[in-house]
Amino acid sequence: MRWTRSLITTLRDDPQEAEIASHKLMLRAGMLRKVGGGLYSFTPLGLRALRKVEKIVREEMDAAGALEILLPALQPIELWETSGRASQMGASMFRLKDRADRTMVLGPTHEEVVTDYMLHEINSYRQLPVIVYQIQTKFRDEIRPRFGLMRAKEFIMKDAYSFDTSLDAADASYKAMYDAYVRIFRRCGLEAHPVEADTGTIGGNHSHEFMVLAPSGEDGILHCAKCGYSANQERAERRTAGSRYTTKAGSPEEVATPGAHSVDEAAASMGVPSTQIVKSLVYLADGKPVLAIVEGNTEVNECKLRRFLGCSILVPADIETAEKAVGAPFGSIGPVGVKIPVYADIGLKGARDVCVGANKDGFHLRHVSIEDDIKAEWADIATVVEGDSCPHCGEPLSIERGIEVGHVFKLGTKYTEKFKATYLDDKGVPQTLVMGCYGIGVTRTVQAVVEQSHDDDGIIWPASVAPYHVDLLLLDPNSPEVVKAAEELESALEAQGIDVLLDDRAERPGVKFKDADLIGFPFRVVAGAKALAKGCFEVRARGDKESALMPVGDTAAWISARIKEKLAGA
RNA sequence: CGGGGAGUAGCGCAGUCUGGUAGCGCGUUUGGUUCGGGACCAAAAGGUCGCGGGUUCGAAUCCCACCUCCCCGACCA
Repeated sequence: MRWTRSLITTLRDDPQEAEIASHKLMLRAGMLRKVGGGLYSFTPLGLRALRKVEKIVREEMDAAGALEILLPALQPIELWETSGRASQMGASMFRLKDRADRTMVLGPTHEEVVTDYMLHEINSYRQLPVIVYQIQTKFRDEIRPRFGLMRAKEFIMKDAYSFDTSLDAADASYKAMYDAYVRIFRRCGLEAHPVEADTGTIGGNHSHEFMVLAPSGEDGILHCAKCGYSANQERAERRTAGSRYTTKAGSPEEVATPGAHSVDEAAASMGVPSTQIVKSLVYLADGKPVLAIVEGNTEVNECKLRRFLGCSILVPADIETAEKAVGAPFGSIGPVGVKIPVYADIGLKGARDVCVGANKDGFHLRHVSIEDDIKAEWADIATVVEGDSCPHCGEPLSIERGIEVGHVFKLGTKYTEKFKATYLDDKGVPQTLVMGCYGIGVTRTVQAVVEQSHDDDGIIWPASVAPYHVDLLLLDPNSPEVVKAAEELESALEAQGIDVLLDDRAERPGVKFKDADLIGFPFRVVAGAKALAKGCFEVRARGDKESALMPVGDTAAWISARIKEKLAGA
């Protein structure tokens, strides 16, 4: 491909809209163009990288025995009513009406459609297990699209679904997908770490996310250097010795704390550390009020609380609802004597001398014992932070930021029960299918590669996802000898399956060098009259400081060997 | 949805306070000189100043409403 025919336009300045490196670089390198908030066009250059990631995903899915299918993005709402997710996905699902006034949905994911498909397709245990996958556009009406492809309203996802006869059998499918994911991300040149994760609105009982470590990542990941425990902050657990206020100091007594509503205000007003204050928060679990209590210096983790309660929607109660549920003014709510269920974080275990809201404006209670004075159920519901103890080995946990590029779920029978998707076992008895689902954000993966692999000059593509492997830079586009030698090299490389971009622009060398670094070709070959007079090209790998002179006749073989090494070794 | 910021040429920005019909750099086109890390000279194309009202002799600029984009947040009491 010739540069002058390729529609590649690079930008010298960072577009004002972009915040993080990968987003800036993809715009500057001319891979993406913005259409609107969370909506992007792929240019020919950008699409080449996207297609390469897709190709790797396809190869590994096929190798793992999954079958490629294609499901409609436009779906009838009825399927979502069957699963019960029509309300649960709520505002994040695009809805529209067709001409007959039927409500349709632009699929944010495809559990419903694929379960409906399998319900009709699978009759016998002899057909199982089966894994299907597709690479397709998903639509989500994100609260706030962000960072280019990282969180977009329309994006490309690989989604796979497994169907098995039993939970044990489903474990094998899960492992096959998990292992395929490890290979996919490695081949994309990504360092992606599997971590234990929350299942969110997808549901199920067990899941791992594949996280690319990057400071711009939207998720916190707790990691134990000693035993290897890794988990998303949404789900991470901790080991705790319980409260440090274990000595009973008397019976609960009211203390006037005028104007003190927050934990810090209450602590200051009563002259105690914030850890001795108990924070009380009212939530609505599927509409039912509950009270969650944690130590004053920790946060309630809504994902963990939701999972503990087994409810599908958990939201903080608004002021009015909270006051009505507890019968106390907002800002003084506490767990003593309330009529709604109370869930106490395990960090409060053994607490016999703590302070809580008195359910009376301007007052707190001190000398409260959780076990003696409150009817509460113990639960692990606090957000784990850096320095907390590993739940397995007790070592301090570290925290890093991560980009979620993949997520694998054990779903069990959550969807197949709702859809009555059954098969006949070897005794002719109907059984419910056991399901798993597995997603990779393909467009997000492309950007994650850039986020993880760049320098001040531009992108550093791994050979496996580079839009072109080689930038063949014509230093003297007007010299017939130089052009001829370059064209011969291009043909020789292309015959080896190497993607070459011939920079035939009438630009000064500096411009071409800068663009080569910005776009980030793994290799750059300079074809110029001076070197050619010595029978050589100049060859340089992206990131190397110096170029090497290489005899014209050896160049194609050397480069294609290097690239094939990288592709095989990745 | 709440808070903050911003919409002026393809990209980055000035001009807005103090109204007088639009400018700079990069990029693009043409010609010339250059030619190893984003050259120089000359000429040129390109903008209903986000949209709609209003005030005014006159609005990018003042007033009112709206739209869009970016950032922070998600009722942690």
